[in-house]
Amino acid sequence: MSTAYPTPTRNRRNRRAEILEAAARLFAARGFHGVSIEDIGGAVGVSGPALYRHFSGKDALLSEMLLDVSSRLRESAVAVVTSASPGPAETLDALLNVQITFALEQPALITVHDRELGNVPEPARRQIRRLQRLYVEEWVTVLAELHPACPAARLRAATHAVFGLLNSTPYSAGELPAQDMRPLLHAMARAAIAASVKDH
Amino acid sequence: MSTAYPTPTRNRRNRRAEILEAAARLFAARGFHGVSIEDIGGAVGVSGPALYRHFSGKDALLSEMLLDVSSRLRESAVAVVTSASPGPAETLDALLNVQITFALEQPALITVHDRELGNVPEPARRQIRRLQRLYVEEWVTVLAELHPACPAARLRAATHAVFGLLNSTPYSAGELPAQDMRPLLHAMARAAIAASVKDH
DNA sequence: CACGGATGTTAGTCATCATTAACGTCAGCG
DNA sequence: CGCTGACGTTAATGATGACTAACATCCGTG
Repeated sequence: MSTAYPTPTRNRRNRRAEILEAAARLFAARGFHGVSIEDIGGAVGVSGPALYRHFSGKDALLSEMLLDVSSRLRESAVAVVTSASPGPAETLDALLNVQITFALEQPALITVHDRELGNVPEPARRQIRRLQRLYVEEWVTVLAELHPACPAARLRAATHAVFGLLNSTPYSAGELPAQDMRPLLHAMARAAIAASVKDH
Repeated sequence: MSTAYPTPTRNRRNRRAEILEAAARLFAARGFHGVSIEDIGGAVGVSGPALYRHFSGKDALLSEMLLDVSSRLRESAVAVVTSASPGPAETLDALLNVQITFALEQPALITVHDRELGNVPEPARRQIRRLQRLYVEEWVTVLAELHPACPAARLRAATHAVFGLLNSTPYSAGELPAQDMRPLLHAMARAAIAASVKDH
């Protein structure tokens, strides 16, 4: 058995992730500019400028955070869409589950993701926008398969509205246990989508 | 006919409102702490500390903004609910119209309203929370009338989700003309609500 | 066991920013 | 006409905050 260190290299490798998590929580609560480097450091038990050992700056921290979220969402969606499934309706259900799981399990990340894009500096911003767009397009493609007569603009608007519905979770946290929340959100989103393509 | 001033007392009285509007736009785009007093002043053509002639400080500006929004929403809801109407279903439609109109016509205010409460200092914050709670309760009351068997917690969660759906408008701005957006949002919200109380 | 790299620490440094001070302008009114 | 109050303006002032510098620690490794 290995040495009984307080927490050997484990802690070291986790430090970056730990910082990202704490920062996400803080950014979600107070906004990017409302949180100081000191606050973030303090939240993980180190103090202030220690962050610069892990990130090149506050901006880079935010960029990496959003880039990571949007990639993960995008990848999950691609995985769902490319995996064999009975039909588009089931694919849509799977997409819904991806987004719902994310929203319920990472409320802070989701919140930051759709609020702070404006504070990401330019090289990364374009990339994040691209990933977000691709994610939306996965949804629109599936919806178009289900409702070929519906104009794409309408499907896009409906998709955004559904994201709004699902991402509202952070606000109603505590209202309802997560295990009731999940099917509730699923049902509401499903119905909203069905209504959005009525008469098309 | 009155004197042809550049804009006499008119401008004076509008200055406050003008500042509030500009600030709302800026806060929505960059977040409370991402906007400086100078920015706000600049946006209305005066520069910097001129704001202190109209507001006691940046915090007070935000407080008044959110207080105003939440009162207006609350008042509109009360007006809708107390006015004679054929039945709860029509009342719900009217509530939906209130929220949709607000979201489509004042996207910046709506955005700030559900993001920046955390930056409001304590005396006002409680008041705003109270108004928001009362607003939600108007919805829950109407929904409970429509679906007496559904637990209030579920109705509350559904209400928040619907707000999320309707308030997503600012993000999908431009996707669809407002005149298409309105019925789309209405239909989606209606359907989502119906689904939320299924089996209750 | 000395060395180097990874990680932290504390004490600057330099901007930015909210807020205040001191000082015009000007309209209306006695 | 000269006062007063509403509104603005441009310099402080004082904090706060991002980022850098200079200086430990400590682990793994040659």
